[in-house]
Amino acid sequence: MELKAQAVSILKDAIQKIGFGVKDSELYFETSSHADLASRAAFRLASLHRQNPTYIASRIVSAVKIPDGSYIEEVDSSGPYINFHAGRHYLNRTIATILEEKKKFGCGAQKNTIILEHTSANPNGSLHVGHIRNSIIGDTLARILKRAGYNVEVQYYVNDMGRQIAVVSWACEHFELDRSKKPDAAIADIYIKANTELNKNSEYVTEIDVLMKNVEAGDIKTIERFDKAVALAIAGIKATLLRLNVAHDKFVNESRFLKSGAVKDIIERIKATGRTKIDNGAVVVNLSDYGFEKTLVIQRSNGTSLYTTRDLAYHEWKIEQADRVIDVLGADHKLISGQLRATLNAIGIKEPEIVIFEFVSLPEGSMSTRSGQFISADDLFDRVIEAALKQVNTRRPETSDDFKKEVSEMVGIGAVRYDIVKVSPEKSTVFNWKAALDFEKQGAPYIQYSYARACSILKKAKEDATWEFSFETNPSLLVEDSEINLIKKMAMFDHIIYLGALELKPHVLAIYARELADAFNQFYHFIPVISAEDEKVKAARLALVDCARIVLANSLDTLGIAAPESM
RNA sequence: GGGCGCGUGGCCUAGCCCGGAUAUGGCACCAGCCUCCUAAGCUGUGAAUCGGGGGUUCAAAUCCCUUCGCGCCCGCCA
Repeated sequence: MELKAQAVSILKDAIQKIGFGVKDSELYFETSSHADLASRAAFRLASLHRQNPTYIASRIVSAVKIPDGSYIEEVDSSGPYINFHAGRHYLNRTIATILEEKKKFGCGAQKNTIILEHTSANPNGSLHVGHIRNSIIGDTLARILKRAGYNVEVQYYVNDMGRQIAVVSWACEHFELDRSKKPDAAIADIYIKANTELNKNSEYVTEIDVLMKNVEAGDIKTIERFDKAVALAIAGIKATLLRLNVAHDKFVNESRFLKSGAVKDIIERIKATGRTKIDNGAVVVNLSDYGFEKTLVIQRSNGTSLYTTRDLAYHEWKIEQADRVIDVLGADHKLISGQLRATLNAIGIKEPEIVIFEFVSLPEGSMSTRSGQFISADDLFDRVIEAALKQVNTRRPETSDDFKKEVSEMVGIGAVRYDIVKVSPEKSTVFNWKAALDFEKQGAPYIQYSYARACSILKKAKEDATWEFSFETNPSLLVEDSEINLIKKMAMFDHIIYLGALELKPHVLAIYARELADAFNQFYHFIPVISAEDEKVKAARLALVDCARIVLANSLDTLGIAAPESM
């Protein structure tokens, strides 16, 4: 990050010196295999001033003045490109900073407050592999934002009074809950049964309507029944999320906004904008000036509120407590979240930032809790951990059962998290058991393995009685290609965090972590550390290994993936 | 029918917002590497009409138009 800031300043000075003006956004910096940082500014200036870009680039380069102590060692041009090369000072500073900051390396300055909502699956059953894409993207995003310096509170919005919950509550009255099962799975079973009954018998549907009316009217008995069903499902969902290493700071019930009068209040304010009309007894909002053909229903003809209405109140409540509000939502929420934003805007409330991810489907079609067509997250975890255990058994047969269990959980869950977070959210995916259970690829285990290797070297070095740790580390002795590549890759960590936080794209960190592991594995292969010929070189390399261990650990931590010291 | 997203070697995928140096990486395939810090590793080979067609530009995977395929949405569900 600091490297880029210095390059920007050097380039701007040089461009000014040759008599051109340029905005920061016109410097066109990019990473390149030809340099540590490259600029395409000459192309821009060429079209602006009708001159040959190569000529401009060479003029800029000859006007470049590198200040003393700069991270940049050399600036040259290659055709129209202006290439910046980092120097020794940059490499040494990187090593020193990592050793000094350790876990804090890559953290940004203190920033403002964010409330981030993710998962928020209806408590009508278990989390399935579609939901956990939401959880993993949301949780990773929260971790990235925290490292970037934001104060992040993570929330789960609990639908505790919608139609689907009424169905669950109804199901609890009509079917026996299987107490031997995990509570969310037991709820899913009766929810599926109830839906089949409901489809067969329309009388039952009116029973559901009555339940919903009662809840809205504040009927204590019905509310208690709803609460009981919701609590069971949420307990199971929390347990599943815990296995995934995902935790929420707050679970916010929808019903509180009805009880508090916030829902009623917000409906009145929307009415006051003059956008509403009564359509067949229901209150609808006209958002055509925001580009929405369809009106948004905020109150049913029977007077009850909808999910959307309560969600409006929830968002107002959130933005009162934070500077930014971020929601991670599935692609099915695209339209409704756009309408929600428009409505909030219409009544002068700051809109949330929405992160949309596309669907995970099964080879036989899309997943559905209602029809029972889904692969539960717990099933996936069980099978993936089992597959990991097989691997540990063949690779480390000499280790204890506890070790094997611990490592297979770290590897299995890590693999799930990585596989999901590595692909950009806008890509829809098809779940595939074979791919999910396959560890023979550059996924989480690859990164974890690199970390374990680094730990192993450091452990061996410490065990070596003849070796003194008192040697001063001189990073200038790290001159091999693979050493320099590794240092440069580590130096980019803060920029990756910044980028991920700026664009709200967690997959950039996943890709970075794999590249970092790549750089470390290459170093590991080519450069001896413990058996290094020279004691001072050995000390410098051990410091480098320690740095790699730290940055790999920080990357894994930000990805929410466990880092095993041995595997 | 309308709206949004996606389409990159056999399979998965980066890059697209902000057009520029030989299009990223993996899986699978093939060929090497363990008397040496964990081979869940390293090195190398082959494999691509960037869905198709137009356009803008000195320059298009990237921008615009069009067309095809896939997904999602278009409920007084969430």
